[in-house]
Amino acid sequence: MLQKNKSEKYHKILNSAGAVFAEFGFYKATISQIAAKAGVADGTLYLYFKNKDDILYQFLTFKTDVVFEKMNAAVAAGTNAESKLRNLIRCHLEEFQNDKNMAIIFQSEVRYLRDIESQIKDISKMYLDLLSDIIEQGQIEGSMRQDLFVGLVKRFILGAVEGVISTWVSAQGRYDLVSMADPLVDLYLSGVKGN
Amino acid sequence: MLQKNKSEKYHKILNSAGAVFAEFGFYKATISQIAAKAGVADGTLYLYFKNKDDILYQFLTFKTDVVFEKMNAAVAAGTNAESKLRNLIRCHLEEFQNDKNMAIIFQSEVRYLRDIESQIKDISKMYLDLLSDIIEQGQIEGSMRQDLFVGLVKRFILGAVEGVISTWVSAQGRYDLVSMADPLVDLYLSGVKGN
DNA sequence: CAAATAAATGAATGAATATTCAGAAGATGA
DNA sequence: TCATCTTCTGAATATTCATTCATTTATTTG
Repeated sequence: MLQKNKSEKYHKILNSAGAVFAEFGFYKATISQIAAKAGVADGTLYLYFKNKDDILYQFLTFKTDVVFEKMNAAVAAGTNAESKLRNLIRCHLEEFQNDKNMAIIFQSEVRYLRDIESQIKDISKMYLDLLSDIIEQGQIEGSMRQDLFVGLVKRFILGAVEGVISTWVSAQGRYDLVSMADPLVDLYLSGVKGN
Repeated sequence: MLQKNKSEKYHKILNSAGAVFAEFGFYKATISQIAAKAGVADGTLYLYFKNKDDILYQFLTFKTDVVFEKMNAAVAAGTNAESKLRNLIRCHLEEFQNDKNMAIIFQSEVRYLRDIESQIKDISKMYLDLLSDIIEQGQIEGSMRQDLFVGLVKRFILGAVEGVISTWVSAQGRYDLVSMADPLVDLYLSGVKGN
């Protein structure tokens, strides 16, 4: 029987799945690997999850919820557009640095999941909406240019963070990701042009 | 017998594979689908390719070579750092707009490239090297800030282009991607800050 | 401490599909 | 026209796993 309350075992399995998906990728990961890592029998997974797809789906949903709550709080804590942006980027890098499996899965599997992608609360969508608000506020404040095409700017910002995270993942997380936050925001704000 | 010369049939199969991989993703795509689209029998694919992995590998290698040659030419045609950057970004967007299957595959099969085909000529690596050169030249010229951390800036630039392409792919390529080139370069150079 | 209920097990099942290969079809050339 | 070589075919094979379910183990309850 499918459990509704999120027991300890449920989270144990989710966590193990995260590790296995991150290491092998969704398609190469097997139920047996996940079960073994969680210390349960293969069949047990089906007491907690509908099927293999559902494990990934729930992993993503769970992580998305947690991360998003933090991001929202980080943005809310900022006073002006610039500090909101700075807080958002730092929070983003912190969360991904602290959960490398999640970082890998978001970075390399999510794009792939066209079928799942549509059902899932799209982290990109929510993130982009946060960015829109910040940019619009910046334009009202006068701290950001009036002639910005918001639809482009928000993709520009998210793309760049993802690129930085992606590099960090490729480098096996050997350096401090969060220290990239301020230089990155600086690039968003001022660009690369000399004066 | 595995053919060495790249016959017409070889390219027919590669092309069909591109379409099928783009539509279904590598793992869900089947040999039968590719063979059907190419108008040959399943077994025929194995006369031209070692296995399914090899089809993807060769698709990527082939596309990488073609695109990269054009990118190099585009950069070489620029006179200063800014025009080189502008040419590179425009070329990038043009090539991806003109080959949507390639765009989708490059964008969503990244995971597979990184793990399994690490021997592949990595388009990212080559691209990042191009960017490094441009930025360093800009610093010498004085058209780009001296205090830039090149390792970050190049990821920043590539990430942002990829993000913009990714959005375009999600939107089923309904708008003109190339028209994003100049506004994008403008963001790289000047950032979003108001004056 | 039974009896009843719930949770967990893991071997067996079945479906999917990548790959092979014996033979058919086509091309070449004398 | 026959012989030889090349190319192609697609049904048969083999493997890999996700999923199921009859059985066992653990927990609750009266």
